[in-house]
Amino acid sequence: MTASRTARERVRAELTKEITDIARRQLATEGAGGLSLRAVAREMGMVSSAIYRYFPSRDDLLTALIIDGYNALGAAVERADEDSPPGDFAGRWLAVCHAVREWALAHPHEYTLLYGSPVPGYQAPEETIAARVRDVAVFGRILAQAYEAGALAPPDLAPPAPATLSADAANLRQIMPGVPDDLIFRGLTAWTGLYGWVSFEVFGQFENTIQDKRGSFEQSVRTLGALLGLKPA
Amino acid sequence: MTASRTARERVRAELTKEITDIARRQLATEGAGGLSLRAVAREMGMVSSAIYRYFPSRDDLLTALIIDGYNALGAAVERADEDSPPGDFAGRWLAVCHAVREWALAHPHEYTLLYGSPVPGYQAPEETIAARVRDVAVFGRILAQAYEAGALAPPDLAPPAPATLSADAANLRQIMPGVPDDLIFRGLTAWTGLYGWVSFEVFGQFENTIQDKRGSFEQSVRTLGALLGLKPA
DNA sequence: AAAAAACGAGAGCACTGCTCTTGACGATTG
DNA sequence: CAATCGTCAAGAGCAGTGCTCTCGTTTTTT
Repeated sequence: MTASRTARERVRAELTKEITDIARRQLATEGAGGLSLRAVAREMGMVSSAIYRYFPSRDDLLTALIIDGYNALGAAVERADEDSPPGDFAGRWLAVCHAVREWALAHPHEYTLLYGSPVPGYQAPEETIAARVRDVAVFGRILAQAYEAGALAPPDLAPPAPATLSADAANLRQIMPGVPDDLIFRGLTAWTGLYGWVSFEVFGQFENTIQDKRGSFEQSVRTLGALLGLKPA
Repeated sequence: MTASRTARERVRAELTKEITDIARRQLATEGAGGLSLRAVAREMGMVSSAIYRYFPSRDDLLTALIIDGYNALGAAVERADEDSPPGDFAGRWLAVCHAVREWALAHPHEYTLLYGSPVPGYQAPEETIAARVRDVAVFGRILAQAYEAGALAPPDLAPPAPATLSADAANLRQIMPGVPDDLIFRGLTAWTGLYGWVSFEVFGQFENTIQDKRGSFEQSVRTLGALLGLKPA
């Protein structure tokens, strides 16, 4: 109904998209700190103050980019999961891990915006929180479905999760319904391990240390999968 | 010999230290991006251009802070390791993990400088690389000593490290001498898992998700320790 | 057709990193 | 001892930033 109301609204939507597109390109070359409203305006042939009609502040532009980023990453992860055989839980975990890594390497600055150090002075608003759960929801779904299918054979490891953590486990169970406490925390460990690796690689921490980054990543992520009891098909 | 040469050199060393101290304080309140040479100068009662006599550019000041940070973190980790019974390898691993987390939480912006997303436009010079190995050397030492002492009982997990990774393993063995390939990559996984967790917590990724952060961290890090075969004493 | 809202342009404020010049001080050498 | 030479703080200035305010113009709404 509001698809094409007034001409003004249409051109406004177009300009808004053009701004975010240019901003995303600038983000890719300069990084988050180098994102300049004036440069965006210059590239659009506008005067800098005009941008503020569309984004009240630089932070609002950042927020738009962050939400887009979460959605892009989430979509990539969802696609990887859907392209895998639903019953091959280990394969789904692996595919999804590679999807995260490859998206991050293809869009390093956007990944940095999502999972890197917070931009100084920027406070993530509520709106970003909704979009952020999209990728982690996929992980939770895989784990929950694998557990429900009885496809998990988690190895015996020394310390099971203590009862003091049951409140947090209950909270995390929203994402992995039906999964017992100990496995929930193994899932959390695997999840942080995955993003810890990807962040290290994107941030250049592995430079001059690891040659076969993809191979090492797969080895690490397979190990984390084994921790969850995911048996390779 | 150069301990107290001319008066000029002494006052120069003092002023240099004062600059880095103020910069570190500013870093703590504003973050890396908000580090302003002019603000430092203002706080010292100097004019901004005078700072450039001591640090040719903002990046050089950053480099000094980074090196100090690596050393501070490295020292904290070393202390935690030395305060543990040498034969209690699981305890040493746990102590060292907590040391990393606590130092990071006490100095979030410094930690961000070391392990966060790279500062845009800043290229870490060679000098920082030497200092960075200090903390990871401690992890390697614990693992190598535990292996040599025969104190490791790593659980059987599905995929051992493939031969294609042996070159990287050989490289990493410099830090963990004598450790077999598969265990080296488990160590790498545990290491990235540890820093992945700490980064998530420092960067606020666990907000509204986990209450008992310390407890969850310990659970995660114990699990990673079990992955290495570290048996609790 | 008149009132209201949205818009682009421009000037301006306070701030940044950094450069260049100027004048003063202190250490080193003739 | 005195002259010189290097080091230093200060200040002005450049190009850039985010952001605000005002001023006509254009478009939408009433």
